[in-house]
Amino acid sequence: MSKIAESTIRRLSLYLRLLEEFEIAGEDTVSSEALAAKSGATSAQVRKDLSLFGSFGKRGLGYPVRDLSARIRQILGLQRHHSVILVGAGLLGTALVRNRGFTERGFDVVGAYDSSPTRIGRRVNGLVVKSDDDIDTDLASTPVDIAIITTPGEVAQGIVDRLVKLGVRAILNFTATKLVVPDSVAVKDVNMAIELEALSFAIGHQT
Amino acid sequence: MSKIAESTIRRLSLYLRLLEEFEIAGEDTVSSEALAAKSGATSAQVRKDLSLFGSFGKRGLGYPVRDLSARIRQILGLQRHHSVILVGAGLLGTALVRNRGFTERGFDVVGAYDSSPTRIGRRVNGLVVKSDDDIDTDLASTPVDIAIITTPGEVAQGIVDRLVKLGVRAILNFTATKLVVPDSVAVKDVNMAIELEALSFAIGHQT
DNA sequence: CTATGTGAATGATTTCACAGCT
DNA sequence: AGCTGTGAAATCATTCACATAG
Repeated sequence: MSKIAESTIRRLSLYLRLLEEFEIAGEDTVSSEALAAKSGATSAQVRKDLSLFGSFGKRGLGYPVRDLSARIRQILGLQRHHSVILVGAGLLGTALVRNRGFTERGFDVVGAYDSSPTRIGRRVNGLVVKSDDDIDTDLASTPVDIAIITTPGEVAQGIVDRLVKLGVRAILNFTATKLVVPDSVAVKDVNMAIELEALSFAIGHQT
Repeated sequence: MSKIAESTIRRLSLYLRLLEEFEIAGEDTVSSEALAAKSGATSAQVRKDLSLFGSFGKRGLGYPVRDLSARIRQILGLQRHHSVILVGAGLLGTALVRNRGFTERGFDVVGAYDSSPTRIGRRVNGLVVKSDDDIDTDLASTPVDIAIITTPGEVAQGIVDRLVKLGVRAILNFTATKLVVPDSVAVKDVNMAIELEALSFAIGHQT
């Protein structure tokens, strides 16, 4: 189980959501063809993605919905919960963290931090926003897995350096800054500007 | 200028932001090496990306910062402004649209819509939130380029079908639903759940 | 007969390495 | 001498097509 492509992982996450829908719809088994149709992939792609981790299907029948989603959850590491902190409790950050589904999917938001006195002390989703300065002592006593960064870009790298020292293992970066971290820390960027500019390019090249 | 990879476009968008920083820093020229360092790409990658659109550099010197950013802006179609509407004026949608930078980069938010009476009539960033029902008449008289969808997933496809009929050319989809649109419409998905689950996988596979 | 699992083939993207300007 | 521009090579990802299992 050596080298798994990022794109495969992202599709697994998608399949998982579709499997949950199939399960709710009362389906017991599902074919690669059916998963493909709903996910935008091809059936060969679905089968290859899944076969990288074992063979879960029954030939002539398809994949058992329940078992397969359990297995994907396991592959993605979703049986265990993950602790998450929010750094930057502005509009975007609080909107993100307020989302239902979040906790439902095993991502537990255990802290929210901001540097602005006007935001410190506010309640977000049952949490009191604390000062950035509290991060060090808080995480020193209770390490967290994931940090969501929605600060201004200029301060992001400084904060991330501290988080890395404090043992944070993954970062979801909503700033436009490219973060520098050691290989042992995973980073995913979500960048509105890039998405919009990619759409702009697409518009200019449409028939 | 036939087949340009999506990944190339996303990097161009990144380079553009870096070039703007170099310009502010007063640099006249920049090497592919310098762009590579700040963008996380390799210098060969930077040169290949740029060479797909022409040759802008001077051998032995590098790329002229001003000219190159102008050219990238042109490639991405950013000389023209794009009109944008927001559909779904909840916390996330309003947070997104409130962002500075947005208008700065030529994406003009010209309308915000929601189905909930509690949100209709509110002001967001100088715009009054209107009813979803107004979309048809509004866009029939004034077409828009891009729609940002932050509605609940269940209603997204229905709205998108209407938007497509009304001539919307690109969609930025924040719901977890996979949207079905004709080839003539571009869609980019931004999906928190996928990002978090990809991070979860990465955490499980770290040294 | 149906749908999986998978090598082999194809296609796409990235990296190499160097000739050619300035 | 320094750095671009680019074919050629290497790597990575997707699709094909079919043998195999239920």
